[in-house]
Amino acid sequence: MCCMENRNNTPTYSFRCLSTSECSSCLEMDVGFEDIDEDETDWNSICSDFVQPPHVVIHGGKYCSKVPVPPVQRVILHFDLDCFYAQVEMIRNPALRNVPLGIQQKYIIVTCNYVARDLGVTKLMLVTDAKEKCPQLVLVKGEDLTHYRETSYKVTELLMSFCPLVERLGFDENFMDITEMVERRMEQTPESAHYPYEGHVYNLDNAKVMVHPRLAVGSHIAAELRADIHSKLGLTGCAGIATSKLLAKLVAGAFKPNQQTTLLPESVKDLMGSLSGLRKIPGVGHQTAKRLQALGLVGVQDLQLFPLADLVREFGVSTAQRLQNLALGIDDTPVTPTGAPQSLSDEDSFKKMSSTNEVWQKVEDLLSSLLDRMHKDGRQPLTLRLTIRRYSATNKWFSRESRQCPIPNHIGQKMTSANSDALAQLVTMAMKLFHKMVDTNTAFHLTLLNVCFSNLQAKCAAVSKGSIASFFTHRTPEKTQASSRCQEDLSQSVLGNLRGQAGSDFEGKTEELTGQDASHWIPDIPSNLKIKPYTQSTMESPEASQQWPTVGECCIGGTVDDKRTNIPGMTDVPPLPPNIDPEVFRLLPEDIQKELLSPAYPETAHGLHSHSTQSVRPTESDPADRAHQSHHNHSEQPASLSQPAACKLNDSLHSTPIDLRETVKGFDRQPNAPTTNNQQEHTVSSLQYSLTDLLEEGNSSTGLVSQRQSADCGFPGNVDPKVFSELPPEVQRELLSEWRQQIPVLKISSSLKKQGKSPLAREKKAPAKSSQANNLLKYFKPSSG
DNA sequence: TACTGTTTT
DNA sequence: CCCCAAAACAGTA
Repeated sequence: MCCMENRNNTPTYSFRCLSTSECSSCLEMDVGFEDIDEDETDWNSICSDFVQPPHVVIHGGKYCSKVPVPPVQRVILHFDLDCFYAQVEMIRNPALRNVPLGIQQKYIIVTCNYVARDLGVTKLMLVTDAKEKCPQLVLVKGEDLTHYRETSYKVTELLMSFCPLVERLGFDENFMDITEMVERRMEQTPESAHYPYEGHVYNLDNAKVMVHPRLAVGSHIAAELRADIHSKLGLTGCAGIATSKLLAKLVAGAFKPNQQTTLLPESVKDLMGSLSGLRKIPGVGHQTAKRLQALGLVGVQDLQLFPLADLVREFGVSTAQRLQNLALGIDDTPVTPTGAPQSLSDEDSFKKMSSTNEVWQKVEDLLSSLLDRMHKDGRQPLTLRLTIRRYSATNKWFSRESRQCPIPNHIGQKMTSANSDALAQLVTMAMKLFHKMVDTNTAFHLTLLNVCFSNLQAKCAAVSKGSIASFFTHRTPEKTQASSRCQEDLSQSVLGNLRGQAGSDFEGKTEELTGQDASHWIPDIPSNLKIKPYTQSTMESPEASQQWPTVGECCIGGTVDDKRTNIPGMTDVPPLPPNIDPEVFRLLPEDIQKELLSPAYPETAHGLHSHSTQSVRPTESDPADRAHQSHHNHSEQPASLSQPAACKLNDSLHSTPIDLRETVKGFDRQPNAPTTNNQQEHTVSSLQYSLTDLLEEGNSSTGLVSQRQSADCGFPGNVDPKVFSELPPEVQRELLSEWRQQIPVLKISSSLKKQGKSPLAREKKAPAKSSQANNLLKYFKPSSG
């Protein structure tokens, strides 16, 4: 059923078939394409797996790989802010806009504005060189990342207010899966399907003007988002619209600055071919490029056509396949919501540090500032890590070394509470780590110190005694007094702490009013809204939640027939996370109960949110494309899984995360969209699954995540969009911020699922479990000694 | 499993 | 290769 006999007996080209596992016989098969007219060929007659034209042909000497162009199944955006640090500085000081501006860190220009670029300044240029090239260059020190970090998160937040599927890549880039946004818009405004593309279309000349309504709509959404970022934050940037992260990122840079480009599937080959070298492929860094070069590979095409077996010899199966897929423009990795940072670190580099005293001082400085940030974050780090970089005459091998240790609970407690001697104790710990690495009896020469808090845990109830209530009442005073430190609060808001972020600090201070309004509103609203899991169905049509109750809500509600609705009274029967014994829960004081259910506890939210990702859209606006969304459902699966799965979760309130994960997987497999058995499905399947997946474990459900995740854009299902829209903008934002808080957990669950392919991956879940258990322990033993 | 190092952006 | 922060891996004992 896969590759058919070769009808043309002119085996001149090599045909690389990325197909399903049954297709092992034709992984490298010679097919004569010589006399075939690219445009006229009926590919069906050659290989039934490669049905729908158009196809992309990758030529390389006498070899030619023919890869089918899949229909658009996801719409992915990539946002890349223009010379980010420079923009931030220009906003802070508009006078800088008209001069060549460079942002300096140590002796390096890390970035510069476009005025400077026109004068020959480039990124990562030595200050001396830059000054020489451009004497008028104005320099601003950029070693303090506070403003950049804050602004960066504002952008992410803004994007997230449209759709939670936002993944950060560094400070100035964001991916976004807007598939559902596109779907919704096309349903609500069918005429949008006929809109032309907004902004540039990559290689429009060569493209056989295929119309891809989803991408076109995506390009409009991208334009709106960029406009919003500009009007609300004053920032400009580029956007790429494509069907994967890889392609979106690559195409985003086609027109700079402050423009956007859409990539049509037909042009993937052109885009990949346009890359000047392997280094240009995201994911191929310096080291990888060097190893590839050692194999004689320098151009993208080299990698595309390199025998996989040889590549495997160098990189191992999984990396080899991934690299080659990247070169081919294939990338099925999902947009994984980033959420709050998993670690906070601070570092400083210097020419030379060789005395213990200096080290002690520097460590204290770093820890002090870190402690500050940690305090605003609100979570509590469980481990401390110290990293050094030693100078080496034989240079080059700059590699860093690090030691880490657990942070005793009693110290950790002090950290979040007001100041104390936590700093001193942490410095002591850090110095202990230091001595594990450096023998201070001998001369040493360090060039960098880094301190890092990781293993961040949500604070336990004891700290915010008033819990939710005080949480909200506290924020008003903080906010009003915050005009000076408002900016520093951003990381906080990223955590969903609902603080000091709403309006941009750049412009107006119209916040006082709205801020006060918000303080009145918020205490009432969230208790109704926050508790319940959300699905996107309600957002699209309120009735839908009745019509299509998701498996997730049944489970969380505790009762299967709990048709969660918008009934306000339902708050009285809040859904319990699966790891909490309802009996015990009932015995808790009410405020503790509330707290447990609040998004302030990611662990708790986990249960809520991970289910929401399972929400499913029953409608199929475009059967052709939809088929691909469901193609993964082919994996082994009980006929009617939904009910057993729901029961399983319900029954196992003490279930381990593994149980949860498995159950969730089951949800994923629920056949929401009819499983069509056509060949197109196989085609896409061949692209979605890497060869590795197929060989290593034919039936893995890898890939489900990416599809399902994208199925969850929108508001909590219990939120009436109308009501929501009538709330003050600030409140809207805060609520969104709050909902978003559940995302980090979503990330965990998704990454776990993603790793489901590797047996080792399961282990990774264990920590989640234990930490979860720990957290809960705190609730039951508030003192926690 | 926890820790350490590597690679990338 | 230098800058900083953060994540994701890979390897290891």
